[in-house]
Amino acid sequence: MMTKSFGKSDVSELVSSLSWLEEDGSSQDGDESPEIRGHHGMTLASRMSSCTELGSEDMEEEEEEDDDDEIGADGENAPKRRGPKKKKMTKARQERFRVRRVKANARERSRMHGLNDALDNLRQVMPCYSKTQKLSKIETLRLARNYIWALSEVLESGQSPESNGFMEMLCKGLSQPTSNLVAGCLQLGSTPVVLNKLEEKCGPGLASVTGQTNALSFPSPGLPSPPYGSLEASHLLQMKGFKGPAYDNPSSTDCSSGTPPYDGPLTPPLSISGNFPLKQEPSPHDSDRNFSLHPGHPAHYLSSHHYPAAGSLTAHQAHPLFQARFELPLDVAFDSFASSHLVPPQMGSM
DNA sequence: TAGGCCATCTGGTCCT
DNA sequence: AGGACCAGATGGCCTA
Repeated sequence: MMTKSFGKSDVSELVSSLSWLEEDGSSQDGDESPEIRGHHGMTLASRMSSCTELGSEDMEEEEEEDDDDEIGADGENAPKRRGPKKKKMTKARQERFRVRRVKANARERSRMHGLNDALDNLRQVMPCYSKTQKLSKIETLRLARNYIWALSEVLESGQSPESNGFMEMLCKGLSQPTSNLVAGCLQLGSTPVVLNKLEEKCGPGLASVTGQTNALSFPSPGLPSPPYGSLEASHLLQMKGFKGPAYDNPSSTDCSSGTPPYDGPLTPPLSISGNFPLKQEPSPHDSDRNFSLHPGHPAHYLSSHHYPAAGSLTAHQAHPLFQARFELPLDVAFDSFASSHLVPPQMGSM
């Protein structure tokens, strides 16, 4: 069997393609001109826009102008207008515009629904998923980005998905409620024992080997959370007396707004070139679960199988997500990745 | 009540 | 001409 290493540069491309997520919260609004942004206030731009947004009235006006023009053109002393002659806005043409606009609206609506469906699919493969309390769009994207990054780290360095570092990566740049949510989810199903101490002694891999996890007492996901976005994972960990292993970022920005600034550059350790279109495949556990670490999600799988390091997975061991949900991408088949990039497990490593 | 999030409408641009 | 995509504007809903 051929083995290839799972190159860092590949995934860093992938994740860096999401680098806009690092930009500060204002980026979600997509502009930097506050004078035209005011929340619900009417601004110059919007007034101008609202002057022109009444399509049909506008068109009627235009039609009248055209009519005038025509009259003028017919007249003797009227100045001739240069340039291409405007098509006359006849009633029929006007109606065609209206119909086209209505159709365009419908298309746009369904396009956005498709986008939202895709986001929902994405939410379903995130470490925490709830039908009742959905992550916002921006948080979903950020978490997804972190998730890819964190899983890459698991594969590359054998970091335990139950380690503090894993969760820190997941929570990086997320709002506080989302961070709490993720932390809460990762906590579910774990055995809150003194593993923390064990891990301190024996290294981060131990938790996985023994099947135990760190006891992290974060607020339950459903509970009210403190002011939005002021903590990140490292802060949470510090609150509980944890040391952020490798991902502490002392200079992390205070996320005091709704969508916190994405602090610090992420330089993911791995890279996967290619796309991984997801099949819609709702987990059977979705319906009866509130928040949880999916039994089917990669982190859970990785943690229950303890991948010691990159290159020690077999295809048949690969997470179902990798095997079943990833279809053949544009240039890299993940199947072939799974079968050709991974080597048989080392006995005794699981 | 302010602000966050969202859905929808709309006009512009690019492409077929 | 028409469709896809995008970004701005707007208003509704919800929560702190």
